Formats: sequence, C-alpha cells, structure tokens
Amino acid sequence: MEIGDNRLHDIQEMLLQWYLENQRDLPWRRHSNAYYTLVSEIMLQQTKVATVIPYFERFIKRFPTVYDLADASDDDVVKLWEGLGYYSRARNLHAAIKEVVATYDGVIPNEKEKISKLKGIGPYTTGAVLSIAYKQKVPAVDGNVMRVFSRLFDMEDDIAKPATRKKMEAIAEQIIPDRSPGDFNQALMELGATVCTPKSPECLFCPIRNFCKGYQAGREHILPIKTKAKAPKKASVIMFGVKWNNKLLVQKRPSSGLLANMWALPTENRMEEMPYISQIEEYCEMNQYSAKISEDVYRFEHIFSHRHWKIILISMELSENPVYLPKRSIWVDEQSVLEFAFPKVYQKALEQLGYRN
DNA sequence: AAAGCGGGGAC
DNA sequence: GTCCCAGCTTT
Repeated sequence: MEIGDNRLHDIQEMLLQWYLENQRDLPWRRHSNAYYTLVSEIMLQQTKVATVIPYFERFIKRFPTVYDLADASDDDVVKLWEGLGYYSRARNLHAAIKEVVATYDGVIPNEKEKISKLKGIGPYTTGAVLSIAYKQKVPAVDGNVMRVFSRLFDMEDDIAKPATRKKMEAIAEQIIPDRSPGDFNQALMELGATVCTPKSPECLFCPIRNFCKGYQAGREHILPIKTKAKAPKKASVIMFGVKWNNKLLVQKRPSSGLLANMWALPTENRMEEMPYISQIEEYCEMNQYSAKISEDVYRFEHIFSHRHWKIILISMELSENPVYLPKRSIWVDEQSVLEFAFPKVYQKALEQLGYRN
C-alpha cells in the first residue's frame, strides 16, 4: 500500500481535526487514566459504546483504582459484568490488574512486551492503551479501522481472515502520525462507528471522502469484503428449578466452554430419543429426588454467538431433604438468589420462576 | 487458520 | 430474520 506523502499528511490532519470537533463525550474520555482506558477497552471488545457506558460507570464507582479491583473477590467482579457477555473478559481483567499490583507496583506497564503479556490483552488492546493512555505511536486495529481502511484503499481482502488484520496493522503503521497517535487511532474508530458505518455509510459527512478510493469507485456499499459467520448450532436443553425448604438449587457451570464458571440452574442436554417427561423422571431418579413436578413447563429460546438453545424449564418442589448435593451446587435462600451473577439465559429462566428485581 | 465465546441493537 | 460490534484464547 503506497500513500503519497502529501495525501498522507492531509488524511492525518483532516481526521485529527474532525475528531477534535466531533468526538463523543464518553465517561472514559473525561480523565486521562490508564486504568480507565484499560477497563473501557476490555468492555468495548465486541460490544457497542451505548451498552458499555452504564457498565463502565458502575464498575469504576465500585472499583475506583487498580487496588480496589485487585482486592475484590472474583464473584464481585463478575457480578458487575453480569449481562455484558464474554465473561472471561471480567476474569482476565481481574487477573491482569492483580498482576499489575503484584508485579508493577500498581502501574499499568507502558511497554508493549509487558502489557501484552497480561491476561486478556491482545494486539488491539495493547495498541489502544499504549497510544491513548501513554501517547505512544502504536496502531490499534479493530473492526472499525479495518472497515475504514478497506473502503479508503478499496481493498479486496477478507476482513474475517486473521491474516488481513496483520496487513491492516502494517498499513496503520504507515499512517499513524507522530503527533497525537492516540487521538488519531480514536479518530479512525470514531469515524467507523459514526460515519463509515457497516451499512449506509454517510460519505457526505466524511472528512476524508476526497481521499477514499472505495467512495470514488462507488464501491463503499459492498466494502469491506467479509465472509459470513456460520449459523449457530442448535441444541435442546432442560433447565431445572429445584426448590426445597425455601431454597433454590444453583449450580456453577463447568470451568471451560460456554458460560464457563457462571452460576446457573442445573442444565441437562436433551435426550432427543425419549420424551422430555421421561428424561425428567430419570434425572430425579439419578439424584434421588422425591419431588412434585410442576404441571406446566416454560419453553423459550436463547441465541448465543455459536449456539441456539431450545429450552424447557421445569420446576419442582422436593418433599424431603435430598441425600446429597449435585456437583458444584449450593442451596441458596430464595431472597438471596439474585445476589449471584447469572448470564442472561438464566436470568430469563429465573424471572419465569418468580425471581425478579 | 479456524473455532469458541454473549449479548444487544440496527435494519 | 441478518449483520456485527473499540477481540482474545484455545485448538
């Protein structure tokens, strides 16, 4: 990718000026604080600004400094992440900040080799923190930047391919200015989020449309090239609302895979070959439950990025103290259930069972 | 290089 | 319904 010196300088200046005048007022932009930058960047991974704002506000209010976060329990951290998704981000951020306190005297490192070794911090977040918080000339290539570049240079590379991100970083290296590299990176992302949008880009409001090869070719609508994601795989599950003595049985999910380590209702994969009633009876037998099973079941669906669950929720009231506790399970007082952090799919189920805020 | 990992909003 | 978002880790 060759960019003439004159055009390069103009693109830099136009973008920086546009960003100065048009940047959104966001909570993490109100102070220069590497901790705020890191928290916001982790939350913003695959997540829109509007969704993140209330989570960021609550998180910083509860954990104002790296020391507050390092001292917190994992349960408290995940509770503040409840509903935001990709929960390993919360656990990784917690681990990273603990490492910062333990190893770097509470200062988020400003060297690429060090910060990129922290849990959950990949190439994008490394570049974002180094450029925004520490004003270093390091690229930060996210989905927005790839879309902007794809159109600006009329590129045919598939942005879904890992190799394309490397190529985009090489381009960013050439474009990023010595002056205000952090603002420049944010300008590219802000442009992608507000003007150079995936659908119906508003090229007439774009500060660099005069340099845009895609726009000049009339190809802005079909760029960027991106292979489609596969449809989520379908699965059927049964969730069990098990009550006894005014307590509800909640279970920690397995430590890997979907919703790893999150609190949940006991969930079993549906045995398609038998009626679900039979599977429920078998489940009770296996756990030695003598239970009165509610007549009505609640059916609903939930779509994750790679899975599509059809869910049958059944409720049962045990008539005697169960002999043993299922693996990774605890009894929770009914009024305390919502103090635990549940992913959305289980929040829906719990709401149906009468647990709601 | 590809798969797995949440949830939401825009259309 | 489809697309995709201020991505990272594991396989």
